[in-house]
Amino acid sequence: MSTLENRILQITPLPEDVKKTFLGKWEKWAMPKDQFLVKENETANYIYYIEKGIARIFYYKNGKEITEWIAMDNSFFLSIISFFERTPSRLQIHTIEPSVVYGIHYDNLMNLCNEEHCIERWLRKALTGSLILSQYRMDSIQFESAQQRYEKLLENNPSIIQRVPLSYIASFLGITQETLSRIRSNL
Amino acid sequence: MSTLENRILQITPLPEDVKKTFLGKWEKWAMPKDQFLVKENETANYIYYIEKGIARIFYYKNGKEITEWIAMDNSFFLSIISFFERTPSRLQIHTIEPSVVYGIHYDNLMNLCNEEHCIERWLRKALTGSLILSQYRMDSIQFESAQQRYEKLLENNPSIIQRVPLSYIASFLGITQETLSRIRSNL
DNA sequence: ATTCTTTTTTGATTATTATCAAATGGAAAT
DNA sequence: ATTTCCATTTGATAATAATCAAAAAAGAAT
Repeated sequence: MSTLENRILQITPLPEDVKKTFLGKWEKWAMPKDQFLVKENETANYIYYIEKGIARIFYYKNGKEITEWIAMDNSFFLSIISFFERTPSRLQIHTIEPSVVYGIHYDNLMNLCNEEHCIERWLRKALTGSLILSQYRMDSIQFESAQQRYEKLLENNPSIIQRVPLSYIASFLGITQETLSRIRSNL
Repeated sequence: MSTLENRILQITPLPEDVKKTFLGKWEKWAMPKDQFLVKENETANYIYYIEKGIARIFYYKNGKEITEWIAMDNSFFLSIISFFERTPSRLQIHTIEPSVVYGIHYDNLMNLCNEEHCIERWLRKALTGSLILSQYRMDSIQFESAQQRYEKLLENNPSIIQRVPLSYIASFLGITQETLSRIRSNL
């Protein structure tokens, strides 16, 4: 069983035939480093799954680049607002390592959602999970110090420091790279 | 057409018969001020809709009360994690004005989701909307100053200062009440 | 190996907000 | 009207992290 299939079924089980149809809609790409999956002002057409490698989601805020998310290790990611609202994406997504990425197109997903109740349910459950994650992250940003957030990140994802530049990690944590550097030297 | 019906159909249209069944599952309560809808450590069983009045969602973090959300003006609210994961709620919800509140029970909603594809779709779309809101709020907390956040709140919801105590608003904005008081005097 | 470029660290200063403490103001109760 | 209670404001100080500038370290290219 592929890791994608595994992760999909973790969200909710699907009957054999629907599972096959659903899996068949996921396209697979091997991508070099620094390739863009979503560019600014283009409508995001895919929900992605990263099997190997790292993708970074970022955007510009007052002329500065903000890393919104770092996707690695068999996880889903997308430009949420653009994908669901069908509007030009403020977020950009690019690989920062050679990566193996799967994606399902908006039209295919929506068609399946209409045809198969259980795919609609799958998407509903996936969104519920995202929303819960989002709640936890909000709490963390609002009430934990930069140091606490860094320590938690290391706990949950130790390999990230070896594989992702400091500046991206700092931005993802919502601090400057200077502050992150100081946190590291104090530890 | 009731305001609840209106808000429900704004999320996605529903066929007449399903709409009737769905609306029939929403219970209606007239509540005095300071009544609890969700208590700490109890599993949250309802998604709520507030037609009139104000409900406040809060929790304890390091012994301090944090206001997570203030619901007013025909909006939905719930203790997301507890409701969907069926776990004891860290969040508490209480009215801070006499209020008219509707609620749909978890079991009823899930049964309808299973029976009616379009209710599953409705919930999926509602969750998508929440997730998008959550993204905007995260950005605001992370990158806007306390003053900017307060000004935005006033713009979007001018009546909130008259109706909600300063301490709740401050906490909702992620600042202390002293800071909010100073922001107000500087304006 | 040496140069060039990028990333990370260190230093000094400033801005923002929290914390602790006390004073003021306003509403309700007697 | 006076007391009591709670909410809000003001003041002084401390903590956290940002900003600006420069140095050091690490990688890549020749």
